[in-house]
Amino acid sequence: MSLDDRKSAILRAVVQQYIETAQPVGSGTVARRHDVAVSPATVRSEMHDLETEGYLVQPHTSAGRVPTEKGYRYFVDSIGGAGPLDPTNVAKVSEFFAAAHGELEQLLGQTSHLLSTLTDSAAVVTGTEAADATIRSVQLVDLSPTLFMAVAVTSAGSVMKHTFEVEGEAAAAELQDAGELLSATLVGSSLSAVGSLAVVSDRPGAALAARTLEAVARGVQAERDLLYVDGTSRIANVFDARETVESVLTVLEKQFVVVGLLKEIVDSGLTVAIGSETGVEPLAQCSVVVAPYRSDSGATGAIAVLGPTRMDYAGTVSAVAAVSERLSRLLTEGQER
Amino acid sequence: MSLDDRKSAILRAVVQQYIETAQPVGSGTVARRHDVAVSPATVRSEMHDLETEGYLVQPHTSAGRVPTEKGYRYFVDSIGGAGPLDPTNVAKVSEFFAAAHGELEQLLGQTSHLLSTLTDSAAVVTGTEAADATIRSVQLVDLSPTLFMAVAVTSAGSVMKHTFEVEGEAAAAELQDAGELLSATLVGSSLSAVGSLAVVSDRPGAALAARTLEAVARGVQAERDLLYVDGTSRIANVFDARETVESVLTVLEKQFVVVGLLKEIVDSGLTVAIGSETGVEPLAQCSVVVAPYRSDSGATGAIAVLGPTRMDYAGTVSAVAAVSERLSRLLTEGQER
DNA sequence: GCTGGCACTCGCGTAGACTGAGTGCCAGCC
DNA sequence: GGCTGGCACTCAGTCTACGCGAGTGCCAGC
Repeated sequence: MSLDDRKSAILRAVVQQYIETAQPVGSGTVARRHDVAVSPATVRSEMHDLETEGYLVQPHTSAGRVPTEKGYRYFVDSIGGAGPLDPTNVAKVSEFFAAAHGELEQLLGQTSHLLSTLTDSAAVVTGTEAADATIRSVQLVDLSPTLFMAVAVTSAGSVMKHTFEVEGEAAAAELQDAGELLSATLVGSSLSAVGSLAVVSDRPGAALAARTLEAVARGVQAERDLLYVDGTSRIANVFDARETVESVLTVLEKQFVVVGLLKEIVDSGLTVAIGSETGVEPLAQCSVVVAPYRSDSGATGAIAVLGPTRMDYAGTVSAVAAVSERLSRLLTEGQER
Repeated sequence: MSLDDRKSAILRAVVQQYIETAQPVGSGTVARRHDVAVSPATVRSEMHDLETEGYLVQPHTSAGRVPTEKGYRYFVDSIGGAGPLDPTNVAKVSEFFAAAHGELEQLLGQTSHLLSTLTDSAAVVTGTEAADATIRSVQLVDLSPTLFMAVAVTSAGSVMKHTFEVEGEAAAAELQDAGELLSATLVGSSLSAVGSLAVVSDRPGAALAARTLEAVARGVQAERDLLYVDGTSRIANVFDARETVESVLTVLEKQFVVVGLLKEIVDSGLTVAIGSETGVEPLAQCSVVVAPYRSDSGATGAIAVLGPTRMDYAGTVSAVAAVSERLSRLLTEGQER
């Protein structure tokens, strides 16, 4: 079900116009645009067809038309990939990445802020899921005689910690013993393999080491769900129904929902999820533009922008693509992380 | 400038009523309330006085009255300290703290969620500022030949990390050397003292150790600004002007502003900051209810609720007080953190 | 000093009229 | 056959007028 050139042009004009003005678009407005050189009456007839085919709807008789999800989908597909980024934004991105330094966590947080600024929408960045990263160091620290903390550092530069308690006190020797066993067992192994490792030894610290191993494995899980959100305030201006604002903000507060959502979109190979395509009901009036990023150690994450279905798709897709590309580059070749 | 009993009762009735209904309160409504047994005309005259004294304002002639900040202030002061918590909430709090376990970071995040649920407002919890905590362990990990990460664990159970680069490669011996120097220098010292410590040695790892020390000191700074925010979506329902919603959300995104704000309120000994008392201009229509919490290592932080000036002060103050008390208890006697 | 009465104010909700953007359809033109 | 101009029709949004009612300030009298 492909559209002929004129229908396609008209549909794109309607979507474009609606994105700009947020008002239902009438045949007159479309005809006036130079990219369609026919009379309003003709446009009208075409729009009528587009409506029956499900690309447009009329909010009420005697009003212009508004795109449906199908209409947006067509529009987005017709854009193709990411176009060139607007020069102002190119500058902002370059400046940002030139100045980037510091911890990974801060970098990701700042990246979401950047994205939010570029697109004037809410932006989210997921933490790295470093399945291929290896453990560089494990340490066991006693916080109190019965309370221990396991701290592991990965090659990707992230730190995982987990606190746990043991029955009865542990001797200093036992602690050191356990530390050595752990280092021997874990250092060099990849994160994805941690779950299947075991401490095999009959030295006194073995039990403690086993407990720590378990704790580290659990820490690996927790690490995956990190999420950096920024620009939520912009949501307030985008929708006029306050309940929409509320429900969207509520979704953004449920981090695991967002993480799952992004993963699903990325996995399905999409870049843009429109309205119900997100699979999250309260986001029916939102679209999400996603791109994965990748770091050196094989760690991957996603960056995304969340806006109204009538967002500036071209600009947002470009921004997201540019940022993800630069971020990946920084994390791969990166002298800094 | 204290108010006589009747004026006080009337003022409190007006504030109470306004908090409940969000509508300007008229003399009739106040007179009908059983706690004031005089005629509307008398109430009117008293309200007139209260207006000239700055406790109330009329949005327009022929409308009821609305409290000013001064009016809210009087009301809040008249409540006195935290009253008993509503039984449903008592149950929620107990349940929460009975089930609490896991990492400090998660606990604080969940606490902000709890507070938000209890009060139906946005809630924030600051990370612990553990000035008196001591360093239990420092470790230096090489991520690449020139990239190092310093990881320090404090007695409060928090982990600080900082990544930094050095010129030229460091030998394994140097690394180990530096690690030992660091442990010797730092372990046992309090966080507040880290800034003034120095590595004194001529061993080969001394330079590296010095760099690490600097990195740790910087990490201490970063730790202070952790903030857990929850319930921002509820802001959307509270104000009808979308720009108010936006500006409040914007403030909540600027974590350092919020952290500073809370610290200032706590330091000035207040529990409730009303409107401009917050010192943050976009929060002119908000009030903040704060309470400090304290953990056993002397680490302190604050929990707070942010709502409209016409929030339920009694309930919120009780909730904040109860949660801060339970949280402190958990962190002090706590078997878990 | 409190109260009931009274004249006055004014925001808000409702009803009706008007406007104008936009539509669908159709007859005619190229 | 497809495009166009013309035309009658629709209907959301805006404006105005108007009455209602909640609320006020003031005052005379109990």
